[in-house]
Amino acid sequence: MTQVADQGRDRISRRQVDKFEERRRQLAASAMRTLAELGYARTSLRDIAQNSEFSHGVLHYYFRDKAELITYCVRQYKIDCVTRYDAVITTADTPEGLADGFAEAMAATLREDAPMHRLWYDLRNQSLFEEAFRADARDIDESLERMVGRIVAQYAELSGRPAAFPAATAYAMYDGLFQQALLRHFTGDASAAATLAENLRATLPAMLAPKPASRTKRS
Amino acid sequence: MTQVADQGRDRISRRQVDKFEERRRQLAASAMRTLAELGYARTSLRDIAQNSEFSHGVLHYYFRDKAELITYCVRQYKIDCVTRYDAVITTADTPEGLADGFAEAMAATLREDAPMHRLWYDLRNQSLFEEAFRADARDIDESLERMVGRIVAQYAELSGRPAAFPAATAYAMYDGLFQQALLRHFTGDASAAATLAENLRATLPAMLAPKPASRTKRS
DNA sequence: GAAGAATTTTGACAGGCGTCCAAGTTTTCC
DNA sequence: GGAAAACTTGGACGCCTGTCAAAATTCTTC
Repeated sequence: MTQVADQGRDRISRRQVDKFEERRRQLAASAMRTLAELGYARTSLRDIAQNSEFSHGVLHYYFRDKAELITYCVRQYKIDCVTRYDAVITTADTPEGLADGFAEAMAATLREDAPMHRLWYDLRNQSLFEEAFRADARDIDESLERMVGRIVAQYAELSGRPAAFPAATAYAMYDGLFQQALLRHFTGDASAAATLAENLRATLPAMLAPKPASRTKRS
Repeated sequence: MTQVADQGRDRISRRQVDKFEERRRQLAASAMRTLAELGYARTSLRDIAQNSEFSHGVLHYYFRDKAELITYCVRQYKIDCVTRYDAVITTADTPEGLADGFAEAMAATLREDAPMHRLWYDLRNQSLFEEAFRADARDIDESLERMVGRIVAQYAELSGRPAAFPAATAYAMYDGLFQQALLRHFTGDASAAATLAENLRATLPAMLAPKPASRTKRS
């Protein structure tokens, strides 16, 4: 019997569950490597299996079908992604320090994880055509939005000025900046990451409400 | 003999050439309808032919292969796209009027051409995996960037303040706003277009250099 | 209206796809 | 150590893909 169909049954030892889940993660990791390299449209289950140490049949033992595998991959990606920037926020104690940390963290992940990011955008776009991916993509987008929201809020706090836009707006704009940088990165522009960092530093001040008129009321 | 291979030969009457080009456009239009509906990954040449009034074999009479057909489609898309916003610029004579016109034009095309836009993002993303599409995608991106640049420049002119960021930066941010709105639109958010317009109006002032200190030097 | 060119249809091809399954191999448990 | 469960393999299935070419049709031109 395939274990996929037995997920809800009574007696599975903890070791079994752990091993099952571990193998799912392992296969999902192979899938992500392959997807990041070939893109959604060109990646077959056989490609994925060939990039793992298993044969192609095993994929249907751990995942009901291709959609479930890819959905699982997207969820894994999220877990990695969200926790990546939080260190930056707590460390910085000046607006400029925060801007630098944010800008450098983004530039670094562009340089190091570019194939992964193009996969994310590929899958998010697939969600526009395939209902099945929509909820997960939205979920990841929302957690990225919260992350940007925390950055901007902290930047506002350190600057002593309120944020000018909601988190969703700020996230959309920074996502756009990142995506353009990714496009340039893949066209061979070696300075794409540096330009991205520069853009982030330059635009953060514009995320805050304009400075009050120079004649201050009090204090 | 296929005419595709004969493009460069000596004696083709103008009518022949026109008819040949016209049929290419016609087939490309069918292809775009189909691609906008199914997405790149799920669209086959037979799907495209079925959405036209021809059989699937004819596609290879007018296009060398699938890549050439899709490249042709992308180029057609560009022609439609770029000339769409220029009316807005010349009409407006106040910053607010320009912002309104820009915001409403973007919101309108989101409402009316949403499937086309998701196709554009799909193909631009494919260009991250398939070298063949990269140049065309970059080309379109650049002309969109120039369009946004003209909008911001005119907005700056009408406001009497200089633009704060290069056109590429502004375009990236507005592209991000549009893409997020598109995502929301397809998740069934009926207010996506209105929110987009609101965001555009709210963020345009942030594209200009901060107001000078209240004590002006002269004039 | 017939000859010839241009266009379109139709069917075939080789190969890849997701999925499934029967047969093996390994692990677990008493 | 042997029975049962879990896991893995590799092949088979039906379907779909892009491409191609020969036949059928339509259009041009004299």
